[in-house]
Amino acid sequence: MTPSEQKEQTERTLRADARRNRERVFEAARELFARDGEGVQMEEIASHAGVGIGTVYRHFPTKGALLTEMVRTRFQRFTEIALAAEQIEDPWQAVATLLTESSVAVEGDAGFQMAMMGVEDLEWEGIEQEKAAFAAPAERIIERAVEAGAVRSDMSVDDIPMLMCGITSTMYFAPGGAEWRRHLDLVLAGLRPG
Amino acid sequence: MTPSEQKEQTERTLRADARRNRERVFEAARELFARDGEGVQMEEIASHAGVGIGTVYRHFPTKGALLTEMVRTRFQRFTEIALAAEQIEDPWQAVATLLTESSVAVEGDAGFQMAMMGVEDLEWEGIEQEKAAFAAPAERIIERAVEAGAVRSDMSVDDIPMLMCGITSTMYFAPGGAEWRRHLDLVLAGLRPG
DNA sequence: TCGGAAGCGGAATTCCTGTTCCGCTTTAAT
DNA sequence: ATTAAAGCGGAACAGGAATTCCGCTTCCGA
Repeated sequence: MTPSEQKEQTERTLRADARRNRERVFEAARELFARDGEGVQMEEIASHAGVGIGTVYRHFPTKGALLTEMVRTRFQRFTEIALAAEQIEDPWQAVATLLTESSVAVEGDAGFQMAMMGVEDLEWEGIEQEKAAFAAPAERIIERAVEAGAVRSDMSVDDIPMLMCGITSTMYFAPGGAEWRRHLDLVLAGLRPG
Repeated sequence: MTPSEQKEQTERTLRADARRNRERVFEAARELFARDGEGVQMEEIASHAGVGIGTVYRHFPTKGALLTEMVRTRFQRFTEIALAAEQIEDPWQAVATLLTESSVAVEGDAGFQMAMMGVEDLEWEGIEQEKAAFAAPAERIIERAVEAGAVRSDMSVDDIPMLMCGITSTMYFAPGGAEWRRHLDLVLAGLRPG
């Protein structure tokens, strides 16, 4: 039995109420994590989901695992954004859109912001796959822009985490505000060739 | 008796060994705070300073107070930098130097980086004075650059915390590396008029 | 309808750290 | 040298949060 078959089996075997509860926990966690960041407490997640803590732990072995699962889910949005941006004709607009939309995707989610900023205890292990899925289109977008002379010739995909980290920290620092848009603006200006 | 006289009195009255210990604690705290950020433990600071925890608490009422005291000290370096940068003739160089030197001052000090990033529980209260002392020359530097057309016409002092926050988070994210210099580079490019 | 496996709830446990307390030691003024 | 005040050490305390445990409940296949 391969691992994936095993997992499928597990899911199939999951009792109806159990599946429902798992979903509720995940939903509550998503919401509270977005609001409070990794400061969320397991008890709070449980009560918000309308279950006992025991149930939370039945479905997720540790807090870290739960948060990681969440980050993984959210991260996938980046890939969608990158794939959509790749369809934009203008090379510069593609880059600008990639960064802008990614930032917007992080807005209002304190937990994800923390993850972007590299706060520890969010295990980025197991997200390698998602990272690669994002990196591929992102790389193509940047390469195209470089070749078209739409951005600095030395720009690379590796700049993205760094820039996102900076923009994100601005969001976290001045929550609710739109200061980060100015930061993004500045960064975009800095990316133009010259 | 005015508050400042009271303080003076207190200092004068401080026993020799007490003063020595206070100094040791502060020194140990500075070192460990720089290495581990606010994760430092009070016990660790005490043992590193070669004193008991009780002694630490005799000199600093809470952990927060100790950290704040430290941030205050470090922050003063910014003012020195700003005053020095103001002497630079070229308006653009003055701005660039201000940001670059400030960044360098934060390098290698995880605790201060966190403070820059706005991590809570560092009471920024009581640092108002230091902030103002920095803001004055910084404002003059920026105003001059704007008038000379050396930077975007919409740049203001308020951009500095934001930018420092971003650059600093890059340091924190990729500690030891020099990636933040690239970030700074990009930001500086984005500040040019256009 | 029933039996037992799968799940559930939440009190209790554990661990971690900041902070307090107080008997003992050191300083320094007389 | 004496002594009272100042300072010290570190065990004990306190509160917060993650995680465990186990008796009870709910589902579901036969």
